Amino acid sequence: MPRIQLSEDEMESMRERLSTTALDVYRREGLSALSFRRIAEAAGISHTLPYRYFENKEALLARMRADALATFEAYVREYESRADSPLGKVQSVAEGYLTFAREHPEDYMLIFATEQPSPELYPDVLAARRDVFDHVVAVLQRCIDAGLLRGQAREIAHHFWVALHGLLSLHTADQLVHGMELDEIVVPLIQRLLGSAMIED
Amino acid sequence: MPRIQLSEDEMESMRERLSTTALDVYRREGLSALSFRRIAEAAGISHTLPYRYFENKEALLARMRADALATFEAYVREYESRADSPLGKVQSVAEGYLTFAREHPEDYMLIFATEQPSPELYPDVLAARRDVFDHVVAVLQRCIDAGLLRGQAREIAHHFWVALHGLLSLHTADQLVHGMELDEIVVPLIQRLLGSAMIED
DNA sequence: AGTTAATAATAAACACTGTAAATTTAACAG
DNA sequence: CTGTTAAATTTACAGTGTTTATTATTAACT
Repeated sequence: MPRIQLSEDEMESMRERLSTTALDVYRREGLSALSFRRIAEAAGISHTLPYRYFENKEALLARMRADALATFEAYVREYESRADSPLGKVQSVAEGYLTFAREHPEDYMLIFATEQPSPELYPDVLAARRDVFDHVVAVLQRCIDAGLLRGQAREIAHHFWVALHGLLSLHTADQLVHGMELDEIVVPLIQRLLGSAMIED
Repeated sequence: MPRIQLSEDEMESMRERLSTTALDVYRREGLSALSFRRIAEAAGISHTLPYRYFENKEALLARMRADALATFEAYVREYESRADSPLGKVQSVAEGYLTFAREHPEDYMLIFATEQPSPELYPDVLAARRDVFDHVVAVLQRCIDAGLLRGQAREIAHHFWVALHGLLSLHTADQLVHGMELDEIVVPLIQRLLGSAMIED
């Protein structure tokens, strides 16, 4: 006789809806406006209903990060497929990373902002990041196998990773020294990193 | 007949006291505990008294950042003076940066965390950061003048800056992929960056 | 149909936060 | 001692995350 329980699909679609409206609020009104109550208001529901779909605010943020990561992964995959040569793929993946940060700064911030909410509590986010990283390692390994690069793929990947992360996080937060533009730095930076591992012929 | 007004020194010493107890609370209880009221409690004063010394919470945070930057500058200066050769100074400054982040992770986070509170509102913090940066440029320029490095000092400095920032911010936030240790990455990274600009003899 | 029970959704309430205003306390000059 | 002025505290308010009532809705059973 009971009222029927929400299906997992219905639960999921509401979570999806809350996550996207939350990203919308973030984009439109900034991080300080990203409160549970404001999100609920923007979604047209009472301010406590989100608790039926997320355990707490952190869980919603984790979901937003997961969604952002899916976009990120799509960019990396798409840009990698645009190049044919192993070395071209490396450059293209870096470009994809760059473009993602440019076109989705809020998503980028959600994924990479160095904040507090203990990352070890959200293993899926870390795992997804590791997947992308491992993918980059594989691309580099192919370059090494083809005799185009020297060194260890994983080490090179780490250096690319931290350098691009440093550049893009500073740029996205508008904290580059002397108001440098992204393009003035990123091209020679990739050149330097790649060049230092390149085998001249 | 009036009660005497607080001198600028007394104002300043109270600001100093609030800033250091705030850092203390941050260190001991984490960023989430860093509320105006908690700081006031830890300092043994009423929860609204801080408003007499700081316009608002952001102003206190700005002061904390300024204090942290002073420590940072001291590290850079100290480590630079430890080496004699131009190239040694470059390596030593990088080491100072690293050590500062290691020994004062909270200070490091205050300075470099990519957060929202509009950085353009705190020009002194940005200016201090630029000062350190310009200093690094000068050290690199001396290497170039001595025929030890090639390229543009400012470009090399930017690459060092973003790479070390990326590495240290990820490490400090415990977000390095595959749980890598700092030392496994930083030495070859500096080697790569320096090597790519080095003039072989 | 109407009743009933399970469950979705809302409303009320609590402990926090930052901040502004009223109020009290303390220190000096007359 | 007293009056004035500034320091400090108390009170108050709007906003937050979250928990606990409460209401509203839906579907099966009679």
